[in-house]
Amino acid sequence: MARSSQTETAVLGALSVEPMTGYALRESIRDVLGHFWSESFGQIYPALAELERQGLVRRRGSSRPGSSTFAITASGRARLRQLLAQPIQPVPPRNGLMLRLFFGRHLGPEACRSLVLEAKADAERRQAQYEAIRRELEHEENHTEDRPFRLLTVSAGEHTTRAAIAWADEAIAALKDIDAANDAPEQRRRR
Amino acid sequence: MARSSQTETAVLGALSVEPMTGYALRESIRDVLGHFWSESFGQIYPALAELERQGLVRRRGSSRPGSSTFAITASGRARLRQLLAQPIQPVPPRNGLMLRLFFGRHLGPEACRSLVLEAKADAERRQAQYEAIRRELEHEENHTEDRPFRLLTVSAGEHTTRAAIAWADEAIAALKDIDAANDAPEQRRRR
DNA sequence: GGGCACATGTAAGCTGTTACATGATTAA
DNA sequence: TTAATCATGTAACAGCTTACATGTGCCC
Repeated sequence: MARSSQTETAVLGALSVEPMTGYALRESIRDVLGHFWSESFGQIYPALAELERQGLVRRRGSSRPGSSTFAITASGRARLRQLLAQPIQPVPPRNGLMLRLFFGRHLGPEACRSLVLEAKADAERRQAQYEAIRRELEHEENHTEDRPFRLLTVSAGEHTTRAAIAWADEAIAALKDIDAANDAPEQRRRR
Repeated sequence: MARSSQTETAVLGALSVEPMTGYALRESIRDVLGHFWSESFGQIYPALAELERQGLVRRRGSSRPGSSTFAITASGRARLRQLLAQPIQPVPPRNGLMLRLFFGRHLGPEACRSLVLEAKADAERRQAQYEAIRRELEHEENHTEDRPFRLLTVSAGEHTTRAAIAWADEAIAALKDIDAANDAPEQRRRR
């Protein structure tokens, strides 16, 4: 039951929107869920096969490549609801940027600054993407039932990136102070 | 070189502050780095053994349990600097909350609301922890060289949790609207 | 007819977690 | 003397990534 079928959840969820091929599925997971979820493609086809075996999805059309799509079945929808209702599995944090900053003394303020600037640029890029998704969602006619829920996730992304940008600015200022504190004695000596 | 020695980074980093036993090391990683980094304990001892073999850490005292501590060596420090300078390995996102909200239509606004409330409570708990760490850091006399860098990571945590709380409030309001939109037609019919 | 995007899979291998095994020391 | 905590490991396994293998259909 708790068989970590997180891949199943993502696959069933994507198919709950519309039937598609395995190939389209992996693109959908990459492009649509990509901001907060990822599946390695080596998992998708096996998961799909297992779901088919359990009758949770059905292959439409011949099994010849290029002509078959996978559709979720009624029991698949039931299973999806069941999976979504299960407790969230916490992901152990692994924030490489924070690890480097925490031991930043060994790295030096300059290198830390670069890392923070990179992170800021990253956040700004994502911010632009969220805005684009929001615009798209707000003008789209399809999936109006899903829209408000999707907007929740976009909004979460926007809040997160805004916070990242604000933090980055603060961090850059702080790193300048560290630099100044290090330089000050030397400069005094030099003059 | 790129051998995913992220565990080594964390271990060397922790030992760069002060020598300690493997047991203390794992507690330190859990309690101090825990907010943004995690290591499974099954990795720490093998990593420690490998680092010892490479001369990057040295075992002080007898090898009898309870009396030996591990200390970082000069070449260990050099290795740490090298590891910290390596490019950050991006973690594939796996945000269970967002996955559930994205497909929230199948879950219903009520269940989504619970999830968001849980997330908010979580963020508030972490917020309190960050405040405590900040106070501790600002009053501590030790590790003054590390302090400004550690404060950067605390600040990142604070920004992130503040954003999470703000988003949660917004999301709860949005979910109320969804509920209202669903109820309205029924209520009209009933009256 | 050559290249590209579509399409479906498999297998090796690495990473990381969990559970287990063992024993010393200390506090109640 | 029993339980808890400190301390050090190992081994099995689950999960995931990567690279590979294979083939189709379409467009230039």
